[in-house]
Amino acid sequence: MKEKYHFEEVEKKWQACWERDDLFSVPDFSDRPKYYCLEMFPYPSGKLHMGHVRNYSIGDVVARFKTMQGYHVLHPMGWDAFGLPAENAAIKHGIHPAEWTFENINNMRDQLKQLGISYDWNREFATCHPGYYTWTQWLFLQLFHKGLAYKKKSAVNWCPDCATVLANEQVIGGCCERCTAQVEKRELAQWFFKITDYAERLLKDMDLLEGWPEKVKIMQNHWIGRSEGAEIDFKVDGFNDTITVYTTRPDTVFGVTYMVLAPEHPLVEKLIAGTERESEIREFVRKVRHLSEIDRTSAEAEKIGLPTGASCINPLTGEKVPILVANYVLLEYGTGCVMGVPAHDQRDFEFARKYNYQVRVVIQPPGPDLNPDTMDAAYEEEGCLVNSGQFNGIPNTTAIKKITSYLEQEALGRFRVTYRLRDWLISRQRYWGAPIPIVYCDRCGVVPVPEAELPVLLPMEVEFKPTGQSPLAECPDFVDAVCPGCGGSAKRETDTMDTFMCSSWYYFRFTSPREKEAPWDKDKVDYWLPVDQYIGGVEHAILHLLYSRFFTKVLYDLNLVSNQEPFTNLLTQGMVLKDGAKMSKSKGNVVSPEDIVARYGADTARLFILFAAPPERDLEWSDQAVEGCYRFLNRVWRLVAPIRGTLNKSSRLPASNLVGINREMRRLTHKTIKKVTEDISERFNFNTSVSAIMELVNALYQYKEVPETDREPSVLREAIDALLLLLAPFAPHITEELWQSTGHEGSIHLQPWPAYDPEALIEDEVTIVIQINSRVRDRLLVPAGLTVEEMQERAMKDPKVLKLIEGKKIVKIIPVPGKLVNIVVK
RNA sequence: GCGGGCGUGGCGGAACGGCAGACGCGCUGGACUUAGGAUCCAGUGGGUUAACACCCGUGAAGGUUCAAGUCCUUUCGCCCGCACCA
Repeated sequence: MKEKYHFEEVEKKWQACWERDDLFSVPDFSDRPKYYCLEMFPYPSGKLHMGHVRNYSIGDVVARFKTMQGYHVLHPMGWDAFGLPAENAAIKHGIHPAEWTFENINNMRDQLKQLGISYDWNREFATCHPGYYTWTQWLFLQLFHKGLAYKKKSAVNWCPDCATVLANEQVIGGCCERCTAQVEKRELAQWFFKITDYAERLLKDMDLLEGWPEKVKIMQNHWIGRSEGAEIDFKVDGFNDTITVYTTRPDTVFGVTYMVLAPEHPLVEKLIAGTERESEIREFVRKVRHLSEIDRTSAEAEKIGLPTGASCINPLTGEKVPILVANYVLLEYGTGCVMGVPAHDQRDFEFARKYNYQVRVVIQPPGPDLNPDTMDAAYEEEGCLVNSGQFNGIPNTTAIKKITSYLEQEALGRFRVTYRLRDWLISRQRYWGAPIPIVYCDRCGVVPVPEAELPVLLPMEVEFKPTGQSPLAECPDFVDAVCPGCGGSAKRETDTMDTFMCSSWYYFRFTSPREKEAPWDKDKVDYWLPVDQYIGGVEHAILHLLYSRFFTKVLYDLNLVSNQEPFTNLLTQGMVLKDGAKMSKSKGNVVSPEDIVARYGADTARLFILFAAPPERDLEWSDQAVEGCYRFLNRVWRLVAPIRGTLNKSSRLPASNLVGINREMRRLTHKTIKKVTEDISERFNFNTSVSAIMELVNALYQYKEVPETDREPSVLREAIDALLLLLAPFAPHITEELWQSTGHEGSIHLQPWPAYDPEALIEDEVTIVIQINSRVRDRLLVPAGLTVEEMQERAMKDPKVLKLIEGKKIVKIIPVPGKLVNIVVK
């Protein structure tokens, strides 16, 4: 071993050694308690970025810590390997998506190994491998057979740049989640998963997710968007039709002065056919439908409404109300129409003032009466009903239920719960994804591919052109199929599945990655799941995490898994920033993990990232602080290396035999063990763990200066051992090297986590603070364990205190055991 | 507009309601050196002071408390998510 810290040698040596010994491979079962630690697997874009390094460093500390604590830890890694970038690379550079993907995987695997992350690489898989996507397709079939996968023609989100459709969850502020192009609406027949069937359970079971950040739960809650209200039927005057409107305010139904349909509402065409407004409205509808989602739904967009000329009958008043068509009404939400109550809804109020519709007050606040002619805003607060027939005088909160019950009784309406969540669109008009295992037969219709015929393999010889159709459609060998039903000729579905489908079940597959007969071995899944700790970026708060929860519930219902939620604890790590902004090529503020590892080594890179901020918070990159971590590791090396041969074999020595500096040193060792253990296990505060370890090192430098005759060798030995063990999850290479060079057998990463001795923590003397009127006036070194009376007594004898309180009246004395005495005087 | 988070030295960040600023970076001084951008030691929130000391300090303003960065109310700024949801 060298006297100088050469991280390149040390890291290479141990990485090779761990790999040779298969140190991190995990048996399927064990008697020890299990712990499944998982970081979100990456898309193989080519290189790791700092966000990855942060994610995987955090996960590695958790995995190594839990292993040392005696858990049987599953810590796997794989590749979310289907996706658009591979296909775009094919179009741009003429390289096959498969080749591009596997090259990237090889690169990134090397990088992960260079970081020394303790993955069980035997469990690695890529979702684009037939061995995996066979089961993605199999799972699609299970959903299909359960009636949870269906094909429907509807207006869907279309990204012109990616030339494919997107799920609602992938549209961010009207733009494509991947390429930020403005999303358009297109009328297409697409496959959906009925996630809405699970809306209530997805919502309710969030109560089970105690280990999730509140923020993520709130976001999912909002995304699901449950609302309670009523459906009310309005007969259309002169037609045989009924408009069913959804409202959360049935208490205001007597105040309806108009009714608005979405432009796409099926009734619109019928109502205007043959009327003088026909062409005008048709033109309006056409225009609105061609607007992008962002123009259509932005709150700033002007609200435009046109009367259809038709009217409907308010079921409670018998009154005729005009029916309009307006751009702000969405077909997808509720029933695709809105009742206009200008007096009690701000949006309706503004709309009515603009178009001169009547404002009718039906809820009166306490105090002066509202005057519909002079009101300048809607009254949306509570009050009592007026102008509402038999319901007059009832508080509106009670009226909501009463009126709905009445409507239900008269068969004019009913209670109804509505969700904002829509079904999950999974079709993608792209090549590089798992083919949807469906064929279309002229005789038999939509036919699922039999399980025995899986996988439906992706053909390798394909033309890549961004046409808006799946490249598979241009591939006759793929398209032409035999119908499994009648044996006649049929056509294959050429769309592939959303890659979020691949990532919705991968955490099950890690338990039995090579299983050939099923997606997983149920015993193994039941043993390992749920994931005890899941770690990843908050950007997946809705997409991936909601889909995964949905999948887990479906699989639970199919009796394929035994857990209802996939992830018990979730840690959402913050972003890595440079100069206050997210690292990005366009800003030119990217720091490459490769460069950092080459310059300082993996241990330094990991240590910095864990030390610079707590994991949930954003982390500001600092080259100088990285340097500081590098210096610290050098400091550890220089502390341990020179004395490695002189360390006493035994670290056993009872605390009671120790006095003075030796006793102090041992106390700090055990205090540090306690602090680091608690900071990691109770709150994942790795930054304060590291700082505690730094303090221990600083103290050891002092201790080393003590003349050898005054030092107790076993205290030094124990402190050095503890230091290395505590630091091992953070900086696995240097600690392994120093561990073995200080005479230990076996890997440090298989050692038990150190325990602190409560006896060693006991202090003989403590400093107590003396306050007068809450201001610190003196500090006293007193024997530990004084009673409050004794503390008080000492405080009152303190000459400084006596001087300061002289001539004043003591109002009160507040002693805090072992800490302070506050004397309140006047 | 709604929801969430964050405001603490020059910087990243610590502080069960009980000594604000641990630890690290940076800076200053010293030691060792031919040299130091290596290493070691010491200092480092602001102000008054020759010094002992004292005063002021956690975005701002109030409040609760013997005691508030921490709890409550109001307010300002920044970041993130959702946004015509009927």
